[in-house]
Amino acid sequence: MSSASTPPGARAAATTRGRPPKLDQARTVEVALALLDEAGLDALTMRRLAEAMDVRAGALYRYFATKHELLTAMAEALLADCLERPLPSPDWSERLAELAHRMRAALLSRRDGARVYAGTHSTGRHTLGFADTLIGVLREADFAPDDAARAALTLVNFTLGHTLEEQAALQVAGDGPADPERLRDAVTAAQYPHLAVTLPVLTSTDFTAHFAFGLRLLIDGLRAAGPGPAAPGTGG
Amino acid sequence: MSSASTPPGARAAATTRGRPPKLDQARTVEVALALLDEAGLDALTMRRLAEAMDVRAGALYRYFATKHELLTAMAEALLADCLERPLPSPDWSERLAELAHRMRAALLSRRDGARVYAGTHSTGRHTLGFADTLIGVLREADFAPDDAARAALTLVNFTLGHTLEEQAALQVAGDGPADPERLRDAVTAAQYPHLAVTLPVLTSTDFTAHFAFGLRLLIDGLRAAGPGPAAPGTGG
DNA sequence: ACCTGAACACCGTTCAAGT
DNA sequence: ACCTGAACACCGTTCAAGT
Repeated sequence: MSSASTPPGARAAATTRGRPPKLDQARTVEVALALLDEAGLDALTMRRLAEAMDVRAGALYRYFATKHELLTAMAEALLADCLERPLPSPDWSERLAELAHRMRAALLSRRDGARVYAGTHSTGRHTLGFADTLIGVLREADFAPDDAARAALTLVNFTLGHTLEEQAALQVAGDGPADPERLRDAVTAAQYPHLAVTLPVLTSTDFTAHFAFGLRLLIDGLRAAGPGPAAPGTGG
Repeated sequence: MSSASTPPGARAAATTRGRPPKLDQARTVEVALALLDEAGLDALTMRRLAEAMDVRAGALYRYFATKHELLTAMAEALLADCLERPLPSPDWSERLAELAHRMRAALLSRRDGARVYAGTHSTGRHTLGFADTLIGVLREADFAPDDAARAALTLVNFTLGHTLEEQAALQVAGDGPADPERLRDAVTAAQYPHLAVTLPVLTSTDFTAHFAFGLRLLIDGLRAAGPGPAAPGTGG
């Protein structure tokens, strides 16, 4: 049940004396994720979270030493469902794609999920289990350990970068002109011939297609490299 | 000289009467980037920046409507040098790799540069010029417009995701145990066979090699797809 | 036109004191 | 053991008033 690193006040009372605590780590993370969904990361403050849990802000610090530690536990919780179902296909490239899609879905499942994840470095079981599975798929496909690890990092970094942009584009819309509109204006104002031609794709909101394209590129590149001994350096 | 969108107070005084302003957009961005390098993004506050410019915080709001607008101008400035030198090779894959390396170098050039860039969406000339050039390289290699645009997005998102992680790993080191150490402990404590085997690569600080690997994957994937009409959907 | 002074409505975090 | 109350040292942003 425990999240990221060893929780400071998580050891249960030796004897269950006194009234039960109003707070605990798991419930705090749950409420924090709900508040994240409602209000967004910028509005997720320790005070607002405390209010949502009917407690004063200071009380949260018995369970999380810093706000960053809470965010790390939230990031860890985001990946909770990634390995629930078994991977459907025996083909390594389909397994890889499936894992990447699940990670994207996990980050998308909450507002600003990608930003939360990008800002933290959990070493919890969901995060490490996901990475282990990813590398395992590649190793079982006979990729050399170094290549498997680097390919996994690439996949995760691409997924993170993509989802960060996807979620950033998804919202806004409240105040100023939305992103695509500003891009359209800027492109027509100055001379960007290639942006002008590709504007429909660049402003498309079919992020699933964008993601699938990039993912295919990576997997095709991996297929081209092919399983076997470690790839040579950048030399030749 | 102007950055991102139309600057509010940027129109020069009709007649140069009165003492010259202590502030202007360009110099503010310069000082902000210097402060970023010294103190990091979390310590880059409007008050601290104002202090560095010998002015009260409120004065900054004549040049930037919000802190986010200042950060956008900073992100735009980060990419300033990406297109200064001409691309050395006529080969499209080498041109692409060169551009990606330049973007990474630009983000790395300042502390938390990737975080600044990830948090904003500039439509300034450096950002758009870079994207236009990227897509141009692919179009000139006879990739279909849609593929060229999507490949460019993939390249940028991977570079952003990678550099975000690289810069996050680079620092810390001040307070708690560094990232690699926590990872090592977590991996040995629980059962992550594939992480255990690849720990040396995963904790390696040769981020240039990691980046080159991912970049090669993308470019090889692009070569496999090959120039020509737009690639088919995810169908088969 | 450009900046100051001062305020408004917040933050994350700490810690004695209560129960 | 767990939480409150109250404070500390800050934030971004606004705006009348000065020059």
